[in-house]
Amino acid sequence: MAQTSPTFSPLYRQIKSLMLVALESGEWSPGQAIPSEQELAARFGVSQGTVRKAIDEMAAENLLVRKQGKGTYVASHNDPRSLFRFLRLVPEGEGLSHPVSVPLECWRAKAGQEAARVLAIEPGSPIIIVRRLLEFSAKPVVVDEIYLPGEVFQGLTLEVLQGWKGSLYSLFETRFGLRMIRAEERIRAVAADRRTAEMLRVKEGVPLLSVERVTFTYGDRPVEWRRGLYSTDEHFYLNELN
Amino acid sequence: MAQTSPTFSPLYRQIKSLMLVALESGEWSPGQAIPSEQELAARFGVSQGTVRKAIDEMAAENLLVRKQGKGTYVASHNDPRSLFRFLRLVPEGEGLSHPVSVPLECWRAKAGQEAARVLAIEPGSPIIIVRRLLEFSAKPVVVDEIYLPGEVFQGLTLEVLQGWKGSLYSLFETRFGLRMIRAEERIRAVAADRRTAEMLRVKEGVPLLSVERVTFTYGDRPVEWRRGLYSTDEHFYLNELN
DNA sequence: GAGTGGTCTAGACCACTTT
DNA sequence: AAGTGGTCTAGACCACTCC
Repeated sequence: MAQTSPTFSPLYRQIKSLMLVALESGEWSPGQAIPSEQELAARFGVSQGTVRKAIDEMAAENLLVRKQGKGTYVASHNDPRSLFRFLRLVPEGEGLSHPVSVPLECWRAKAGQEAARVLAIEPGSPIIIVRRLLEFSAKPVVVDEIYLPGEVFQGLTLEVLQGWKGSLYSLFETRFGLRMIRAEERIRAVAADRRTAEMLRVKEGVPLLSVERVTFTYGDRPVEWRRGLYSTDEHFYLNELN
Repeated sequence: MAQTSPTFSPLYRQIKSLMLVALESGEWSPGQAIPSEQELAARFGVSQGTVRKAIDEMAAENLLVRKQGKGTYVASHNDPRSLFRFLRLVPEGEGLSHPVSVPLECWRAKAGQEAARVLAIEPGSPIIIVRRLLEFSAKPVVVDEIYLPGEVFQGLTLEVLQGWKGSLYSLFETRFGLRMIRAEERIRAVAADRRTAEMLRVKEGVPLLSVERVTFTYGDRPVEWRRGLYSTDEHFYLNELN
């Protein structure tokens, strides 16, 4: 008897929830330092160790970044270290050239059945579609088609995209206040169609990686759906299994 | 002044090292429980909290598995939960059929330049090559060619492979005492050659995923090199980015 | 009830950064 | 010197499993 309460949640997880609220609400914003562990302990009325455990988990999820002697910071896609967190494409040689995004098109449309399902919005809702190229050392390697909910990305135009120096996610974060937390990728092999082949400067029918990605922000809310076609003659997709 | 010692290593990491030795030496073997935190604390002369932190890290690395109320166990590939830890292939539908390994060939050879480099052995050393099929619901989906250092896998034959019900890694662990810890996969898109096409029952030239994997055991020692060709018409490679 | 891992606290001290 | 995160300890109590 004396059954366990099925809703038991340790204190540090409740603290974590409160801290997540502070993140989602924008009280703490990307790149900024959050209050010190001592301050948080006082604010929440718990010991420092309990705050610490909450931060530990959030750091493990790449939401926060600890810096000894300085403080704890909200992770940001502006940080160059997080550039390759979502892009797993690596050049064959040892060269570590970093990719350049070349926006090609950006237009409005209405969500079809599939886009609506993936983005968890109503069919027919406004969406924005972006087509762009990713180049490594001036060589086109990826063609991306990106579907975004229009609701969230109001004011996104080709000019905005072209004017931005940096990664897409860093633009989304800075300009639209949307932080990408995690993503799922579904990878298949497909043959290059004519138009894609031209853009990637390969022959039609050449095998390409098809990488379909759904990206989530706080609360596991999907906010991006993209499909990339990767040319893998001079690059490969690197995955670490732990 | 009073510079920091550049070799500073916290106590819990030293404990972790000692525990890694116990794992590598086979003192604690896969599937078995390790001593309780109290016992370990006494054995190493530290507090329980310090042992705990060491175990925390090892659990995060999938070396140990905690079970509240029971104890802490050495992770094992015999555990069904770790089956999909390295195999990221998922059927298109929601069906969660589990794959069946069909060994086709197994022969001895001498390591060429590339195999030697990848496996960190001398060129010309004995290696074992295995070819096998992976089937989902009786449908062939993957052809694998697997290179193993002969030194370690003495006694591995086609009969042994065929007689084993379970995953390859579970065989390696049980029969050869080799636990696979982590792996790196390099993924490309390629066209099916004639023989592969026949085995996968697809047309020659169809795009396939080429998944090249190097697998490591304790101490980051490479002990397997394999190349898989994946048919992605009814399955896809799923990757979670965090 | 006994044993295990899991949580929480309070305090001391160390390592690192900044002023 | 002051402030931050990082380590280590000792003890109390909780949740879970097994006998």
